Amino acid sequence: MKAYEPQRIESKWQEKWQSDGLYAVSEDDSRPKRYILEMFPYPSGDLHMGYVRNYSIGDVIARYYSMRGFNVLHPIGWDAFGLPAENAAIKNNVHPKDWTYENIARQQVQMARLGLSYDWDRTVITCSPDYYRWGQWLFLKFYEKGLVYRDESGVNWCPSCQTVLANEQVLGDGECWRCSTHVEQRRLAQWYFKITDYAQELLDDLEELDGWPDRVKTMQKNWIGKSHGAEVKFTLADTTKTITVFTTRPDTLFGATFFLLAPEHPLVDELVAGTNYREEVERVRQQVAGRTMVERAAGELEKEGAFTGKFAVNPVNGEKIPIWVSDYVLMEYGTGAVMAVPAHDQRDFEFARKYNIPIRPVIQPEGAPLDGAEMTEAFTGTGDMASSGVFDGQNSATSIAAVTEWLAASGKGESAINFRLRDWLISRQRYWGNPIPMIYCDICGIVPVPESDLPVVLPDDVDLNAEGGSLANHEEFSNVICPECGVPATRETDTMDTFTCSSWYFARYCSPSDDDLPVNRAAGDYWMPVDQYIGGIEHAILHLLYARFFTKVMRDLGLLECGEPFKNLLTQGMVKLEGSAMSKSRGNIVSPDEIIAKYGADTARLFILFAAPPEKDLEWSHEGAEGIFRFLSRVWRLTQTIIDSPDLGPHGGGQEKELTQLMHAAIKKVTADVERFNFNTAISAIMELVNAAYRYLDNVSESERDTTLLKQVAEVTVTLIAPFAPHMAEELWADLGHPASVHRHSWPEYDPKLAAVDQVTLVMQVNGKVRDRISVERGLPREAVEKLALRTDNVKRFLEDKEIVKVIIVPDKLVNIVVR
RNA sequence: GCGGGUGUGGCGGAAUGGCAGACGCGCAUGCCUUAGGAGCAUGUGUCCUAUGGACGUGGAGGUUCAAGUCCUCUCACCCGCACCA
Repeated sequence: MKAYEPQRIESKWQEKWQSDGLYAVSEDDSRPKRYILEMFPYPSGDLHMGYVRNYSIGDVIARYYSMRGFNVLHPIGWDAFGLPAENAAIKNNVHPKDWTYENIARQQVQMARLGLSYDWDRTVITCSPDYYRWGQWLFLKFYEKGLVYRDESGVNWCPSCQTVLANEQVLGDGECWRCSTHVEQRRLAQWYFKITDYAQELLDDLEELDGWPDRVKTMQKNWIGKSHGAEVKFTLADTTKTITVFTTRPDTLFGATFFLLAPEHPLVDELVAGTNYREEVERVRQQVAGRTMVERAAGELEKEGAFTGKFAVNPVNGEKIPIWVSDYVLMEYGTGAVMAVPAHDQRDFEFARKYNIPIRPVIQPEGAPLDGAEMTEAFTGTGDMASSGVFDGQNSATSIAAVTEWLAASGKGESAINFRLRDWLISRQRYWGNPIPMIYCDICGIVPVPESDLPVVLPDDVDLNAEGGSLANHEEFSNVICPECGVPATRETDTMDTFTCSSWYFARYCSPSDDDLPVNRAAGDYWMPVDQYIGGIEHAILHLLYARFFTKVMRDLGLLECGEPFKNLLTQGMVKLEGSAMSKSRGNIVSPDEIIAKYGADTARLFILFAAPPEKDLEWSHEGAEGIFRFLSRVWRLTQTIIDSPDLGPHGGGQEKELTQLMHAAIKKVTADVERFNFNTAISAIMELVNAAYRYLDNVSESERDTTLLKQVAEVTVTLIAPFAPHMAEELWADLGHPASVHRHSWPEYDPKLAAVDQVTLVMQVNGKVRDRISVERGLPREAVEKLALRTDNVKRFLEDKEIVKVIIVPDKLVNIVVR
């Protein structure tokens, strides 16, 4: 018998697929399309098991839909700009470009070795000028649309990465998403994308993403953070100046006993200038500025505040309330000013207690009324309004709307909405990125690089360690002539956040070498949106939110029809070893190369798909991989045995009938499981079919075998396993006498009649407890079933001296006799 | 604090409200073999007075003829956000 030699057959088929162009696709209106996409890798070294999992999942889906007759686009590329390349380059004294392209070459070889069905003609590499040129072009279009602006404000600065970060890139504990260094605050002039213009749409359209996990949608929803409320205009006492606040609780307006400004609020200096209060306010400001994000995140911070000596006038009752400065008011949210209602807001409550400010309840719960002097915490529940003038007695169910209407009618405020989402800071003070195509001219100001001058090419000959930045020190790059007035000017030397590169690459795959536009309209409209996107949960907010934003802007620019890039999203779990994520520093790495060398790619793929459902974390097991290799060897031997047997034709009988039934049932189960991405159970169904075939060989002597059926079983097994173990399937398919690729063959169909069993096991229960099981013909009528049950010995024993109350019959499944 | 998720044998994991533990790993016994890190067969939740029975899906209640699955409460762990007015 021909031996199973995975390494030999795998490289053979990989070469053949490539030379036959098996996975090259083009637009074809005669077939339905499927765009299957895995998040592209960062070329930071060898592919690790996490990538193998990601790509194995995508490959099964792509190959399955291809066998189902779909026109499948399944591309890959590299997210090639970014800090790791630059850091590695500095460390190893090589150029980031060389380092990047070497890694890409290595990863490409590894991908080929895994037998992934990519259309290699569509490869996109983001650090290539053909690609980043269109990133710059999009930047200019965004700018024309008013979606790009430059602003000086407080930004997150990572001292280790020596660059600013977007809000999304600062983790919950105030650490840099990339290097975990504590992020500092700085004031810098930076470029922003106005993602907040799309906040509402980004929120609303989550509703239509039925194919996304709720978890991811919830995370995005919370990140966008929409709040309904009102803006209320307070006046600065003894002036005509107004200060607007945002509140979600206008119904508590009458309970405002003080007023707060953020320490950075521009009005603060003006209020305390030349007064005795200035010193104390400054002290609080200093103290607050010294706090790190970590301290702020650590939870209960003692609230610090200082009185400004000035008062604000509450528009609803003309009351003068003191204006304080405190760190718990954020300049970035709302208006940076807050009306404080200590009776009904826990933070205000704590502050008021600390600084002895009166607490006045204006919402009274049913039963015991609140007394401000005795309250121990804020009351945030519902009740009737009190001490609130004309609103007294109004129930809180209607009071918010009533007060808001009244504010609007009297010109003292209006209903308002606030988002937590901030604009996207895209400037990075690093070399290895896409240059921002802007020029600073002393005469004309900020001038965009003319489209005809694109791309702004990132120069190769830079000093990576240059003080103040590699590009800023590159005179040829930074010194330019103003395209408008012709005088010497300076180029922007910051580069764009790498997330800009990954925000539209999926569109580029549709027409990867288009010279006129980022994406050819017809190709984009044919392939987009991505039907199935697969990647790690860590991108739930960052990449997936940015990509949605870009897609919407591209749609509004007329570049694409669709407004959502990813119709369905699968977030795969991590690959772990000994309970923790594989990492070099922990030393618990299983290298894909090692596994491929030992068992072949088919085993690596199959194991990773079998060991856990795709969304769950997966524990790597050497024994488990070994077991999968054994299973593949069993498939191999089974098929070769069948191939080697003399042809005896059909041979009907009970065993044949059973094997036929199991074969059709297996097709049914594998199909359903692949459709819903239950690859682990799909594989176990194939195992069951293989086990059944072996059982048949065991039970039936060689001369009695139905070789027609056996060949059919072998072919079905091979086609079912083809998406999972493509090389073995291809080799066995050829051995079974088929000249064309199994991946071009159609997915097997099952006959529902044949998939159903004739004999079913009826479970006999008494009071819900199983007492016996008997095998009967399918479709036995109720009366017969009941009679049968009552006659069964094991059932009878439990009926003695009992009264039968009721008999429940689930056809072909069970009988439950209820007795008393 | 808010939001989301998970909890089933020694392990990974299966179960449209209808036989809990499919499939695989591991382990045990046996067969075959010069040999086995090969192959094959059988067994493998716990307990008991064992051809039978009781118990069993983090815990406590409930609904139901029937609950891993539905409801209420609760515990543990994981993830996201977090002084967002």
